[in-house]
Amino acid sequence: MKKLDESLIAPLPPFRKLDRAQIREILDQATSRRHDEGTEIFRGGDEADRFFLLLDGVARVVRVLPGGEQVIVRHIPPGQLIGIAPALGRATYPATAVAASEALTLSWPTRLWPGFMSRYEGFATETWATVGQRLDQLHDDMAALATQAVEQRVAACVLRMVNQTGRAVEGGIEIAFPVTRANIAEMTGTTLHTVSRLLSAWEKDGLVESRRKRIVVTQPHKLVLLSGATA
Amino acid sequence: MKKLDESLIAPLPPFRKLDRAQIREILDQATSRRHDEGTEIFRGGDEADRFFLLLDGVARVVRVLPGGEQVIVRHIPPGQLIGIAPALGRATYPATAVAASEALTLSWPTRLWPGFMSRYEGFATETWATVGQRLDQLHDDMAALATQAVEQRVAACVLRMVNQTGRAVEGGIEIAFPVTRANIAEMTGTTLHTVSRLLSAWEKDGLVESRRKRIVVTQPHKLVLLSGATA
DNA sequence: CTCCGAGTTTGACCTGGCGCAAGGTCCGGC
DNA sequence: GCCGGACCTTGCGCCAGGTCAAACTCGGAG
Repeated sequence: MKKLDESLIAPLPPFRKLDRAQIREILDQATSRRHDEGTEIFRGGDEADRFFLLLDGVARVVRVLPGGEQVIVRHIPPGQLIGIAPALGRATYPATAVAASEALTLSWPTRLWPGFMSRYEGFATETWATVGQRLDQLHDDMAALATQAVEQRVAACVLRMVNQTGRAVEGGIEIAFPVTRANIAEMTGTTLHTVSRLLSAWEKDGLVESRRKRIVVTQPHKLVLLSGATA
Repeated sequence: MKKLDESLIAPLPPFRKLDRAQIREILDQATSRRHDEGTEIFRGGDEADRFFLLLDGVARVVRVLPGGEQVIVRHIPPGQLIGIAPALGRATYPATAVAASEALTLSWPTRLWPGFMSRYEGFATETWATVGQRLDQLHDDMAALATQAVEQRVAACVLRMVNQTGRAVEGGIEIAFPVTRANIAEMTGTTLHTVSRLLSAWEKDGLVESRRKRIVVTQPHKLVLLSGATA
């Protein structure tokens, strides 16, 4: 493994307050790994023996229900920790993480976690802030699932992906990783058929453009209206 | 305020590992308060200046959506901490907590939180474990909302309340706090009409008995089957 | 005891969006 | 360049469950 550059992680929230020596120390204990699109980073139910930092790419967190149905719980943008099950007192990963695009991770053995929490200033705080945000978003998602119509949920879902990972592209903003209709269906609790129909309708109205696995939002503002945000 | 009894909180998870002196210290800083059924313990959006321990009763955590719709996020059984927003790095409560039955709380000013985390062994760990469980349950709820039919969701919801707070009563197990059809609807993302129809049907089949605001489950096993748990 | 409002029940109707089915299109591999 | 699989689109029928409307019942206040 070649030497990792400190600048990779120094500016990220969990490590923001650390000095060079500490960063170096952390990096020296890390294992880096590349994940091809679609491969598992870790699998729900497995022993949670490592925790990860997503350096590049997007991770998709998936729950597989007893019935075999899949639900996409969330997407993780680069720079965040994932697989922090040990922090929450559990021995196994509660969900599976899949690389939604080619991804790069650092990871450390779980036994180092307590040390990170206590040794590194700001690490704990930032981590809990992240968990808090996730809780918050989960609540929003639940509320949306419970009360909003399918079209609003899909619109909100697309907008969220754009906000988290969108990049400017000629004619609009593109979601920076491959997304299929089926994926959106698994996020919004609907079927790929319905998602396809909605996207077609939106495309006809000039709100989005989409080729296979790619979505470009051309009229974000109009989508926001559709998503049911209160004026 | 009369002197609080140490035995009230000594056995609870967050304080389990503390000695009498520490318990005493914690109690001396606490404010105790009674909440009538239906009154707010704290309100979402307010400055999170205190955190609470629910000593007795059940708290209902509610999100009010911009549209005015309500969603009941979860119920908190006695013995748990609530309003721990400060721990997650937020300045305001993200949701409202209402006493679902007459309730008794202890509370402390937010500024004491960091001290609790660092001074008291096991407090941090137990807290994170609790947060982990809530995350986990939220994921399950989302998955259920996204994939299960209404009847299964309502069955699962009733069962969960029974498991968390049920008490034996002649002829079955009763949910230990008042629940209306509308409440169940707000938990399961449906309407009070549909919930009413379901409960009527179940009552006809002898699975439950319900009078106004009270539900007694007489055949838990059959309800479990309805809830779609995999055999 | 009576009144009143919150909670519940039930019926009739209507529709969003799911299931099914059949094709179309793009892309990567050989 | 061709083939095959993965992904996307679209039409049609149907029904779970939402909406609207109306009446009933319980239990507490006075």
